[in-house]
Amino acid sequence: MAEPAQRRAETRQRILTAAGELFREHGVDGVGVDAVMKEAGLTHGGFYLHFPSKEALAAEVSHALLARAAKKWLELSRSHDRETALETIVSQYLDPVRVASGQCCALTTIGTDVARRTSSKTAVGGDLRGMLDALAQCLPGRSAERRRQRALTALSTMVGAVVLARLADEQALSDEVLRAAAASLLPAGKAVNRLASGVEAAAG
Amino acid sequence: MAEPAQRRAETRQRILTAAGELFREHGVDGVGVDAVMKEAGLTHGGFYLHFPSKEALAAEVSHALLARAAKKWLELSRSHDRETALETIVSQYLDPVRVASGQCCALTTIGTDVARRTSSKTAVGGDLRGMLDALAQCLPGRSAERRRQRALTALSTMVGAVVLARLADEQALSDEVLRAAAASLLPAGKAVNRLASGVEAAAG
DNA sequence: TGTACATCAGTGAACGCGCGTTCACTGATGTAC
DNA sequence: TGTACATCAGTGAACGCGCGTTCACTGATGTAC
Repeated sequence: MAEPAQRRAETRQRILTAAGELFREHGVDGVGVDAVMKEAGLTHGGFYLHFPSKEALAAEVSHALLARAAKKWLELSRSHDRETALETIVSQYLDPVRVASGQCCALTTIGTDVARRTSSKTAVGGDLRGMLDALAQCLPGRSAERRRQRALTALSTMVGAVVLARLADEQALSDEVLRAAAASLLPAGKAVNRLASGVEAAAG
Repeated sequence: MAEPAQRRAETRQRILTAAGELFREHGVDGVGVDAVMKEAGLTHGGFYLHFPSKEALAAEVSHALLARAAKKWLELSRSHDRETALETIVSQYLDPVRVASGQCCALTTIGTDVARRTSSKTAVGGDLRGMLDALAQCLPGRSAERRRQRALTALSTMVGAVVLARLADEQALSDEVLRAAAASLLPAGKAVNRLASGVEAAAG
C-alpha cells in the first residue's frame, strides 16, 4: 500500500491545507496549533513531527498558497489568449462569494501577517514575483515594461479591492468596490455580469 | 489648572495615540495592553478606567485613525483644486518612507484585523465612506457616479499598493509597486519625483 | 506462512509563559468648613 | 489661610486561561528469520 514516506507527506499536506483555510479566515494569530491539527483530523502533539514551529508553518502556508496562485495564473496565460486569461483571473479574484468566504487570495487575507514576519516575507518573495510575471503576460501593452507597470497596478487594485470589500460593513458597499475594480481592469461589459451572477450563486 | 475631566480625556487620548502606533506596526494581536500603557507612560492596571476591553480599544483606534484620514482628505479637497488635492493625497499615501515606517494608513496596516472584528468593522464603516466621498471630490469625471467609480478604484489601488509594498522582500520591488500605483493615479511626471525624493529623505 | 522485533507516526498529559482582566490600595487634587 | 475629608486616576500584585512546545508512551505497520 502507501509507503510510509508517502503517508507522512500526505499528513503534512493535510496540515498545510487545514492551516491555509484557518489562517486565511481568522489570521495566523487567531488560530492555534491545536485548531489546525484538529481540522486536519489529528491531535496537537503530532504537529512537531512535521513542522519545527508555528512560525515555520505560517511561512510555508503563505508560500504554498501564493505559489499555487502564481502557477495557476501562468498556466492560464499560456493556455488562453490574453483577454480570456485576464478575465478569468480578475473575475475569480474579485468574486464576491470567494471574498465573503475566507477562500480568497492569501495576499489579501494574511498579507499583513506575512509582512510582519520575516520568515514568511522571505518565503513568498518569489511567489509575488511569479504572480506579477504571470499577470504581465495577460495585460496589453507594447513594451514589456509597460505590461510590467500595468501588472503592478492591476495586482494592487485587486488586492486593495478585496481588502476593502472584506472590511466594508455592508454587502452593498462590498459589492460596489469589487465591481468598480473589475470594471477598471476589464473591457467594458465583461466582468459585471459574472460578478453579479456570483452573488446569485451564493444565495442559492 | 487642568480640570480633572480634561486630564482624564488627555490620558485617554494618549492611550489611543500609543495604540494607534503600536497596532499599526505590530498588529492588534501583536501588542499587549501592557505595551500600549507603557508607551502611553502608564501602567497596565489603569487601562480599564478608560476602555472596557482591548476589543473596544481596537475598534476606537481604527475609527480614530480612519476618521482623521477622511477629515484630512475632505479639507484638502476643499482648500485646493482637484489636481493638487489628489496629488497630495496620493503622494503622501504612497510615500515610501511612511510605508516603511508603520505610519501608513490604517486600512493597509490593520485592515485585515478590522475585517475580522465585528466591533471594529462597524466602527469604521462611516469613515471608509467618508474617505471615498472625499476622494471622489478630487477625481475628474463628468458625472458623480463616474467619480465615485474612480474613487473606489483609486482607493483599492492605493491600499493594495501599500499592502504589497510592505510585503515585498526587497526595497526595489517595494518602491516599484508604489511608483507604478502613483503613476497610474496621477498625470504623468507628477508623482515620480516626489516619491523618489522621499527615498532620499529616508536615507538622510 | 507465521512469529518476534524494530520503527516511527500519532497521542495526550504536562509545562511554562504571556496576556487580558480584576481589585485592594495609594496618593495627589479639589472641596467644605 | 489652614485643616480634614472625599474623590478618583493610577498602581502593581494576582488570577485564570489559552497557547506553543515538550515528552513519555501507544499502537499500527513493515521487516527479519
